[in-house]
Amino acid sequence: MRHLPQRRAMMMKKDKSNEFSKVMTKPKAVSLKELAASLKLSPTTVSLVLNAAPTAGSIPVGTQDRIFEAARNLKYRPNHIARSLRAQRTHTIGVLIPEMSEGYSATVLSGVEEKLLEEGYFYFVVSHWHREELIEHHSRFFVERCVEGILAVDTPQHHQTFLPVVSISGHDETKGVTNIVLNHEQAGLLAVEHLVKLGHKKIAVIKGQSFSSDTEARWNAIRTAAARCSIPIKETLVAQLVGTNPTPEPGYVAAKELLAAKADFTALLAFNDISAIGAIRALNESGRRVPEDVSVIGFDDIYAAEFHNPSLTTIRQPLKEMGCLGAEYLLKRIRENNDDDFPADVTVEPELVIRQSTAEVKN
Amino acid sequence: MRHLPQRRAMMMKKDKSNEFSKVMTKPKAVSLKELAASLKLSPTTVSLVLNAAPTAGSIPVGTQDRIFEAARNLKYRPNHIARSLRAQRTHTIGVLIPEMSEGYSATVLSGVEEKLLEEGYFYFVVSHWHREELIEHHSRFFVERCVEGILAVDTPQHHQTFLPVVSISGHDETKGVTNIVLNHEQAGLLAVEHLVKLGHKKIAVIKGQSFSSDTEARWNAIRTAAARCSIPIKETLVAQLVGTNPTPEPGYVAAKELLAAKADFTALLAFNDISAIGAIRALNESGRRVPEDVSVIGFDDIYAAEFHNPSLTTIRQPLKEMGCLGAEYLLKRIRENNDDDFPADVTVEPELVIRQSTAEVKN
DNA sequence: ACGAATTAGTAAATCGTTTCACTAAATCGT
DNA sequence: ACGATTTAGTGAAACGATTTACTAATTCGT
Repeated sequence: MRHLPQRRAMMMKKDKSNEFSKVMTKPKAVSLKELAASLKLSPTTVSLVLNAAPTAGSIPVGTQDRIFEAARNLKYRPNHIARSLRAQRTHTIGVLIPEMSEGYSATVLSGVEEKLLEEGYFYFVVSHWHREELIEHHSRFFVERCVEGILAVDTPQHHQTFLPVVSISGHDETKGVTNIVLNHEQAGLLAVEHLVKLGHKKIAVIKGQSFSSDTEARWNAIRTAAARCSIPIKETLVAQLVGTNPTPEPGYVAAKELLAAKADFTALLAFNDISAIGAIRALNESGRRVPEDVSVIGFDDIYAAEFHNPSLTTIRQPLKEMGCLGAEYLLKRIRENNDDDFPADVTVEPELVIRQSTAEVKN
Repeated sequence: MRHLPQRRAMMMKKDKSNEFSKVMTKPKAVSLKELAASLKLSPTTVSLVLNAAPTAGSIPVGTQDRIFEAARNLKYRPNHIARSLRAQRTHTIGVLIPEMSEGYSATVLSGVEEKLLEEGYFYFVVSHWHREELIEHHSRFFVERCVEGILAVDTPQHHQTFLPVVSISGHDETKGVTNIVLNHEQAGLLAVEHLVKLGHKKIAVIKGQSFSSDTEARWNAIRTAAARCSIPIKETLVAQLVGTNPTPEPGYVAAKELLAAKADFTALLAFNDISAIGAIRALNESGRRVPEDVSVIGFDDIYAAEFHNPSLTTIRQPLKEMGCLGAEYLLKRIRENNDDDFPADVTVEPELVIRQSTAEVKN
């Protein structure tokens, strides 16, 4: 047995070259056909067993075990593309958002993701930057890629497809679309009543960008609430966010405008937390302290709100929950496949979160 | 002809029911076969023409026009699933992130999205919440769904697949993986030098969470830079972020620890902007003003940094660019399909952004 | 011991597209 | 006018899984 060491060396060499070729030749995933061939069974049988089809009851346990073991050994994973084609189901949905770069979309998405993964769905996200043609373009691509439904986040009137659509903060009148919306009346009321209780009478408002789908509803709610509290909002105390910059900058600009107009106010209702932060910056620069001189209230309760300085009093929107709900209703519609009997609106409730940016009016 | 009206009524009824059934039966996308049938041509011809295959040169222009027109009229869109199966290319990549809910991932993703859409790619995102088993699980699903590559954002050692992988801020030694990394030495140097120039000698540091892949590199860079400036960092002036909470809260806690230990420092280097914001909150609560009593410097330059109060001096990471680069290199590897000749590291440069949270040391 | 039922599978069609290998008819060159 | 080329297409086989409709062999009931 003098050549035993040599044989070992040869085996080692062989092993090594195997490893090498494994790295080089891309070990291509093994297909059902190959798996079946290695078992000397038909693809049918293997498929039936692996999918625990009712028919598989007639396959003896021994064979089943062999199949499972081989599948494990060869690391067989069914090709989802092929399966999708055959079953005409992709387990994929498309999500449209205005842009990726801020707290709002990201928080909604985290809810969407949670629910979808739970149910074995994946999703594509695309941003449309508020450009109508991109919304259309992306919707077409979604159809091409056979998504089973579309979730539109803060995305106004999109063209109708034959796919189920659920809209989050969409305010979409298109029929066939389920809307997940905040109870805006209540939100406006919470905000205005909070300020009024603190003694504020001169309240300024920063409206949202004209393209933002929540803008109108929030503004109406605020006006209604103010009227109900007998503190009508003066025209001169209203500014509006302009531009698509997803930073606090538009809020900063809007507050500057308010200040430049020598407007006299003790409280400011900003469209959202981002713009509230910008507005606070502008107020500070003009020598006004928050909340001592001006109370500021935001909307949304993004992560930054709590840790801003001063921390933001805000009307909390359950953004993550809205994402969850959106995904949930979309999946429900996909599953039930009924295009008639579903809610047109699902309303979620806002919550007043009192922090440091609001205080009692002076004197 | 007494029954003519009746016939009209019948026709109308028929039309209506057609419309109705159009609504009801989901007007299912038209397939290539149907399109071809409507033109009395074979699917082959139609496919060749629509894809502008070289062979299509022999098809007369008139026929080509007919095909294009019919495709437009019937709103034909090729089924991407079928195409993927046939071509063995999905034009899809998988992106792994720690979580969706904060500025870091979202900003990187916006860069990724931009580059990918440009090239006709879509992507799946999934969060792993720093859980090893989820990383593995999701990678497997990516393979199942035939993504052409994986982009791992701030995601440490993942199991090897036969897919191309590019890692952003991954610090991954796995060979075969391209890393997009910040020049950490330079980043550390910029931060420490900035503080030293302002006269600071007693510098505290908040290290990142142990699971975060940048933690070690950043910490080493800071120590090296401090040593080079002859301002070694004292053990007692080092705290570490704990927990997976993606808010400023861990930074708040870490700063509280530093304060509780009666540590004496005039400057604080926080792991990132988020934790800097939390730390500032803690400092303020203990009666220390930023920057008058303590200078604070963050890392990243997320959107919130500029508009925080005080605005944050920070070491800017070009996050969006890193996302772009990651996508770019991944696509390059997918296209060139060579598993050997690609860079192991692509380095991007940090930038010192001086704002209001740092100032000269007092007296 | 005979037909019925069960067991252990398999063959082939299908999902929608692409593509290789053809063909029949028309046109061209000489 | 004859073969060669061009024109205008078509047929069928993939891609990888699922599923319907089979079959051959065995076992069961009586």
